[in-house]
Amino acid sequence: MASNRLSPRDLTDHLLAGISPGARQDIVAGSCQRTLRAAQVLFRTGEAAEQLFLLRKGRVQFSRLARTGRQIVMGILVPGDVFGLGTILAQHVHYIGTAESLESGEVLVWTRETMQALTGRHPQLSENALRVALHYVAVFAERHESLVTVSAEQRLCRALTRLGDSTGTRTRSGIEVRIKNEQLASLADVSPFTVSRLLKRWERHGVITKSRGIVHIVCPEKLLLD
Amino acid sequence: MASNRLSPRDLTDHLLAGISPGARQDIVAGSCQRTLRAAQVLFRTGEAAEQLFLLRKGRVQFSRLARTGRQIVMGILVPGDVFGLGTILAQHVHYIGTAESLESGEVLVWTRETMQALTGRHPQLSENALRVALHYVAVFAERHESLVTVSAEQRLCRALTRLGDSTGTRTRSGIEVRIKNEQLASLADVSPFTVSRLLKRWERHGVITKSRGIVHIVCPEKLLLD
DNA sequence: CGATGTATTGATGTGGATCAAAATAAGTGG
DNA sequence: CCACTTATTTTGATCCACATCAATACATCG
Repeated sequence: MASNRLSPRDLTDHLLAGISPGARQDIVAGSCQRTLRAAQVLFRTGEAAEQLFLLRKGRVQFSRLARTGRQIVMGILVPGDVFGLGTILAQHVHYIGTAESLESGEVLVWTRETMQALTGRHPQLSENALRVALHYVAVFAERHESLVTVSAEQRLCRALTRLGDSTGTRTRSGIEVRIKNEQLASLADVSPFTVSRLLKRWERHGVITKSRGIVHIVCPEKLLLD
Repeated sequence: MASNRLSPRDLTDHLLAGISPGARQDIVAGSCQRTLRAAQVLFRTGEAAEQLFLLRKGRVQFSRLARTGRQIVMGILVPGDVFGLGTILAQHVHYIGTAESLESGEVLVWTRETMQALTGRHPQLSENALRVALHYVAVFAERHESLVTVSAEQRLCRALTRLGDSTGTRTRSGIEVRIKNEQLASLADVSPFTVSRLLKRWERHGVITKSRGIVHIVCPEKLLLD
């Protein structure tokens, strides 16, 4: 919660946590590696969950299309993140969002079939998946709380800070976040117009600098005005 | 999604699904039964998750106190529902909400310790917990989508319908839901004033009738105007 | 019957969405 | 390198759904 991480997370933090090297090898052997091009769709909302993904390189946007046609970005996934958790369940479920790569990258993919076998041999996998799922629940709960209690400005601020934490890259003059206004808007549950105006204001105050598709957080501490 | 259920759900739907009678006995034997009075707090947001609950009778409100002091109701739990899932994890986590009984009832309780042992013997438990957790994720995602795409009226409508489904009781003249405006307001993410006004309007249209703490849904089909 | 929690009702205000239009940047291909 | 297209961002004007506030009414109960 406190400070910007910015250190590449250990890829085995999530799905493979607490699993012995041997078992880990067995599990990874059951996956196949896939290379991602930019803007490639891995799966869509409502499709049967047949593949589990572990992101290794690149970024993936997890979103959902509302019946109004409006796209809701639920999160930007980064290396180490796991998605498509429904795949692990014995009964068939459906993806609750659409996953698409924002840039070129790399994923490990497991099919439902393999996962069934693997969770049989390594029950720890289920538990790890549970941890991840509960984490998502917590994230949603907080986002929801933000939405109903704080102002648009504070929400944008939090969204940007979180992004800086997870997908930001350190530069000499702060943190660079590759994100466009529209995604930011959706993540903060704010209109793109408001995003533009607020970023402009922060820029005038010297907290950030902005160019198309990129936000430089110059002064992370000034951003957090909770 | 389609019709009102109103049938008491099998208590073994969730946590104990797909588990053999023998194993089931072993698991239940590890729990202790606890009777609930009304307005009893089972745990609070932020406390260490040390107990897993399975609700057998009564209703439990799962909520969260925003820093603004405002209470956010995340859901009304009904018999069969499981909560405190973090208890199952090996590493310590914290409850993300506060659980308190709305009326007298009954729960089965497992301690962290017992759960560790039980999930070792019955890995199916982890998977079931995962299913429940993913369900919660889906519920949140939908609620969030509602919040950012549809009107207050539609949100209230959905919230009430959902409640009718889960906690409603069938009467000669429709479905009775024991809920007060303020809870309804929080569940639908709407102000209590708006709730009052909308319910009044629906009452004039003959869709519901209302008395203190109770909403009678007279005409469920008229409610759904998606 | 006070007393306390719950619900109603009307009046007022406003945060931020929406709309329309233009400006800017980034391709793309000749 | 320029003309042309397309995506992104900006800016100002307008608007409205809903919250908020204030006051009152209604239930329920000890």
